[in-house]
Formats: sequence, structure tokens, C-alpha cells
Amino acid sequence: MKLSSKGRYAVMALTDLAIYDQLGPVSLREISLRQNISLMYLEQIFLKLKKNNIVRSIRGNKGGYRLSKNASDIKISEIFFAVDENVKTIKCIKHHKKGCNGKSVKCNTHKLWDELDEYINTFFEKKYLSDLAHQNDLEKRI
Amino acid sequence: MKLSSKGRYAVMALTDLAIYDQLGPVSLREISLRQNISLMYLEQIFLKLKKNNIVRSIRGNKGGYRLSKNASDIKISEIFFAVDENVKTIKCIKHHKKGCNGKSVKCNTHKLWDELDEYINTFFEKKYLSDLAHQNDLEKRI
DNA sequence: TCAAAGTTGACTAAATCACTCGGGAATGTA
DNA sequence: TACATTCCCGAGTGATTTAGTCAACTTTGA
Repeated sequence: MKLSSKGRYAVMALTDLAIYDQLGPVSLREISLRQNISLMYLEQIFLKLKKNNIVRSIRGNKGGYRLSKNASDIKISEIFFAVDENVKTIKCIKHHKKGCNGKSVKCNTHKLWDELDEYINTFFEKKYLSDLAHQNDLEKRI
Repeated sequence: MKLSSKGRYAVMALTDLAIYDQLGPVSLREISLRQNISLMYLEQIFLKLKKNNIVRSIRGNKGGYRLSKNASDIKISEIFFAVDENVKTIKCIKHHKKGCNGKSVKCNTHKLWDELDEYINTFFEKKYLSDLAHQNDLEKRI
């Protein structure tokens, strides 16, 4: 059971962005250097974040990215959704019209995985980007 | 973020075993048929379960497996541990002697992943095999 | 004009997953 | 004692996913 690096990097990069956003557009190059994430990979990730309206881009020289809303309005769950980090613990859904294991009923453990999914999603629904940014305040870094 | 099939199958198979255990040793063949899991794969899984003292084996004709303790004493977390389904959401630990991202401090989001790990582990610590077995009582099936 | 930035689709090496294979060893039953 | 049935176990493998890379743009500020 693991988190993909895409989801992890997305949250790291956005936390970084949330901290430096107040100074103007933040380029991926800066984030790449500070967070030690490949620039090319960040491009991929930010494209998705942009499509999901979490960040907006400013092209050209001195350009970069900004949050498209307040950090306190961005849920971690939203970020994960944007980069396809979906918290789906099972694949045992809808085999034909039958149950999970090809039988006519749901598998033994179906309920457990459903509960787990919900449990984990709750965690990410309760966490906001601002919670992370505050832990790493700008003042502490300059 | 997903669960491996090994962990999933282990829990399914053990739930099945917990239900039929009272009738004597249960062969992997039976479990394979009932749960629709490959026999060869089950062998692999049960080897690990045995090494971790969750089941014990009876060899030879009419042999099979039995739980090595009561279903009400087997935590789901224990099962996952046995089949290496470890709930580790990050790899950003102990890069050299430094922090997660090669820098001298922990990454922005370190605390978040730590909390998540603990949160998920708590879920599995609270669930016992008997909880699942009861939902699928033998009486309902014969 | 030029450099710095974002945009985009295609590509790829490596790792992991989800098994399979083959040969063995133990044991109850005929 | 033969044999079928079961567990035992290391090695192998094909497909998929991950974690990126690459190349060739377009946009914009100075």
C-alpha cells in the first residue's frame, strides 16, 4: 500500500508554492531546486494541477505559477484527484454484472475495503494546503 | 494509492479459512475454488502466513491449513505484515544522514505522511479476522 | 531580438506485480 | 506398498506501472 511519487511531489510542490506565492509567480525551476524534484517531471504535474484549476500559469519571462485560490481553500484530496492519485484500495468492483470474484455475491472482504477507502478519503478531506504551509512558514526560512 | 492483491487475497483467504476451519483442515484447493484465487498464488501467500504463525499446516492426504489461533485474536494488521503489505506511504526517510529530499531538513510534507501512516495503521489494528468471518457466517452458506 | 518561462505529446528504462512452473516431501487410505 | 493428495519452496516471467526524459514548440518581459 503506497502513495505514488506524483501525489507526493504534487503536495510538496504546492506547499512550496503556497509559501512563496505571496512574492509573485513562482517558476518550476525554483521549486525544482528547493524541493529537489526533476523539472521535467514537475511540468507534467503542474499541467494536471492547472487543468484542475488548482494553479494558474503566467507565461513568458518572469512568469511562473500561482495558486488559483487560497491555500485554505485547497484540500489535499483535491490535489490527489488532480494528479490521478485516487485512493482506490480495490479493483473488485463490477466484474460483469456479478460480484467481485466472478461469483454472484460480493466477496468476503468487500465491506472492509469500502470502509478503508472512506476512512482514508476522510483524512485527505480534512487536510488543507494551508495546514502544511503554516508548518513551514516563510518567516522561518528567510 | 492502492492495496496489492497479495494483501487483499490474504485477507479473503483467511476469512474463508476462519469460516470453514471448524470442520477440519481446509485445503488451498477449496479456498482457491470458493474465492476464485489461483492455487499457485495461494501457496505463496500461505507460506508467508505460516512463517508468521497465523496458520499451521497439516501435510499429506486430507491435509490443509488451520488457523493457529482464534480468529478473534488475529488482527488484519498482522496479516498485512505477514505478506509484506506494509503501509508505508513514503520513501523519504534516511537519505544518507540528511533529510528526505537530500536537504538538511525534513521535507515540507513529512509530517503529513507520518500522520497518514499512523492513521491507516490504526484502522487495521482495530479490525480482527473474526469481524469479517462473522459477516459471512457458515450458517448462511450451508 | 533574446532569454526565460510555460505547453504538449511521445517515448523509455527500470521496477514491481501478479502470477506460473517444476520438482520435491509428507501422509492418509486402499 | 502404491498412490493420490496435499503442503513446500526457489526460480522464472510477461505485463503493467512508475518515474521520469526528450524534443519541439509558444508566449512574454526587458
